[in-house]
Amino acid sequence: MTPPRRTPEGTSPQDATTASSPSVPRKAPGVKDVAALAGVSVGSVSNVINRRDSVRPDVRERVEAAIAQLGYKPNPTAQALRRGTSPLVGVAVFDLTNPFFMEAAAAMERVLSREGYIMTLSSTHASVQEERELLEALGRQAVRGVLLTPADCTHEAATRLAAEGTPVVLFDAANAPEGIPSVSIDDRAGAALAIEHLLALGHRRICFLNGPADMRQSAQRLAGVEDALAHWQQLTGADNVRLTVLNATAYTAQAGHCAAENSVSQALQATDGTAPTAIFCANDLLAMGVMSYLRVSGWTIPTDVSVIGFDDIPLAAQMPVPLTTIRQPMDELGTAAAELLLSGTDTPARHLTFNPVLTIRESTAHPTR
Amino acid sequence: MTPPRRTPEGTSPQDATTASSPSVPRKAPGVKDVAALAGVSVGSVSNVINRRDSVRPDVRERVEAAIAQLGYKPNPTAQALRRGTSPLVGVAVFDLTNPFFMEAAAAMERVLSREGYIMTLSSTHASVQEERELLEALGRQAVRGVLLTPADCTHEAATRLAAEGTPVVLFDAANAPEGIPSVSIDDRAGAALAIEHLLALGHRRICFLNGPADMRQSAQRLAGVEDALAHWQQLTGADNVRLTVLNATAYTAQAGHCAAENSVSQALQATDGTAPTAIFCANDLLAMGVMSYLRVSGWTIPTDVSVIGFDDIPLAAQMPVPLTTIRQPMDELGTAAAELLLSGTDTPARHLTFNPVLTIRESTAHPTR
DNA sequence: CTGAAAGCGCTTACAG
DNA sequence: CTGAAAGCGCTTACAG
Repeated sequence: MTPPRRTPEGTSPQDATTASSPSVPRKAPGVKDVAALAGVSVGSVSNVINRRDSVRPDVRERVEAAIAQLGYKPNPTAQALRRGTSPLVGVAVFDLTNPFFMEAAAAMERVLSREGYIMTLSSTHASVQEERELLEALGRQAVRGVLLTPADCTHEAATRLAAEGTPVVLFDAANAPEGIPSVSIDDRAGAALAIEHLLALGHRRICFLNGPADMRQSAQRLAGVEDALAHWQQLTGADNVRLTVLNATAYTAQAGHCAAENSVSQALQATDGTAPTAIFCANDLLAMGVMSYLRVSGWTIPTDVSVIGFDDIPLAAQMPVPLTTIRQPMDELGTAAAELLLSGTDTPARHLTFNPVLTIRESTAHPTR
Repeated sequence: MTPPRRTPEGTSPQDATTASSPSVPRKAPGVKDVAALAGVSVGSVSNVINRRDSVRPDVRERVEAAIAQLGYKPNPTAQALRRGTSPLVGVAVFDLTNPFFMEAAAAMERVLSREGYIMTLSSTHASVQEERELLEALGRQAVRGVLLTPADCTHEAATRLAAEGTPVVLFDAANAPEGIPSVSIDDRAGAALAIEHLLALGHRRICFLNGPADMRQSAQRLAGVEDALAHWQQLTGADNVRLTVLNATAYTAQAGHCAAENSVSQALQATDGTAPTAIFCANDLLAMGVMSYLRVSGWTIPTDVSVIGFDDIPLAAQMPVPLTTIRQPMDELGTAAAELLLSGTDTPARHLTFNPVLTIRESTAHPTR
């Protein structure tokens, strides 16, 4: 053997000086260094790291001492290459800026980092194109798993990724394919809850400000709204509820503000007796934007008009008019998703559904008109 | 050569059947497959990928055709191991749940993904311990770089990481060490701006609800408050301004609400003529919590008391009482930080400082008491 | 310009 | 139980 430890090409100027010139970043110790120090082979070092029990106690002790002395940490990249899987878990949400996702992401990170994984958080901007690209990139990274809020209803890319062996769990996706585990709340039931609350308060002219029509969440919440209405009519035998459905362009406060300005306010000002007395917004952010516009336009909440949201983001309770809303347990959702992912693929795919709960605060009241 | 392509251990049941049983996940093609198809060596394949110009045009074409036909994508893990750097960029913030950080993170992701990097977003919970652990983990991942909101004022772990060769840029850190590039706004000037605004409106009894006293942001904003006061006294020659400084336990709406309940409201109710007529909150979230409590307690904003925040998160404009605040250009901050990171370490470390700007909305007015 | 070979740092059957 | 060796998929001097 010649001086073999360096790559032939990697001889930087500093390397020419004494092995450990103090200002030069010391090369991190590797298995070989540990093996040398402990007087064993690299295989044994690896064994104490990966299969502790299959190694004689005294060897283990020597190796562990060497590891401690050198401050040795395995190189995760090399482990990933060899094992075919890395300590990364990819999390892909629609929008990094939406508190709903971030609450869930924070919960996910809690369980992932507790188990030694690193969370890779990215946004798909609810685009199926970006989702596909991201999923492919994550697949190539050999991530330990992927937690995805799917934009693509066909679940094509996700299914492929799963078929290639990467555990995937769908988050906030109701119609998950059989083979892929999922965690979500019952959006439909949640929306029904909101309408029932409004109905119970006495509202008969209701505006539903939904999100973009092509999103699954929107479709389901609309279905829930219609469920509640149908049920009500069946119960009362009367066809006395008027529903106005509007769509915002995104699930953001800004979009809510715009929608309020452009369409909600017109509905509210109808003089033919159809003006809504309550607005159900498909998420809290939308509700905030709406309330903001309403206030500027001189409406008082809930006196002039009731507003109810969806999600119960932390800010909902902190609004000047604390928002009545449908609570999604974001924390539990995130935790469950992460745990499901790590719990392994051995069991058949499970689909967890959480129940939304009506949280009454001050933005809803009996109608005065 | 014997049948050499498989790892000796990796012979799963399916592999025993015909090479490409349809239900089995096809092994992704590698350089060797491309080389074989193109009739060249793997070295040449690698060359067309990494040093396009050093390869004869006709060879390049054949290789590119093979790559396209096979849908070949380089394995980033192997590249990372060999090159010593991965396509990952680590971003570490205090709190995934704070819109300020997430706005910036969204901007960072925009530039990073445009350049082909993957963002790894994690939270340090503003703990120096967690920060150190995270930085070490990222270092071991051989990430392309790290964008950090530092909790540790000594910048010890960050400095070490940088010394080991990982590019680091500090984000929202004013007192960055010489050697590490940083991006931040002038917190001190921003806080002064807020106080000047209040003073100009005629307020003479001001409450400053700061964040946790041990955070750098808090210290600087307090300094800015004092600057403005000193300057005012110098200008007017009068010592007629009364400042009350309070600390919230965190930079959250919740903490703001608690602070309002526990201390701010007491100050407000002082009957000895010291009751503040305006409150400067060290961030918008705090301001939201405060406003929420104030409203419940019967105060009207801005008539009874003015409130001004800091950050200008998107929701600030969407509050029922749109919040006057000091705007940080989160987008630009994030973009600049990411670009600084990728622009390379060749230039001397740069420290970019952005100017905060006073954004007047409706939560501040002349005092009425 | 191209091919063959070494090596990144690890893990894992396999033979002793 | 341990050591030596092969190999994960790529990149890069180096010799032709």
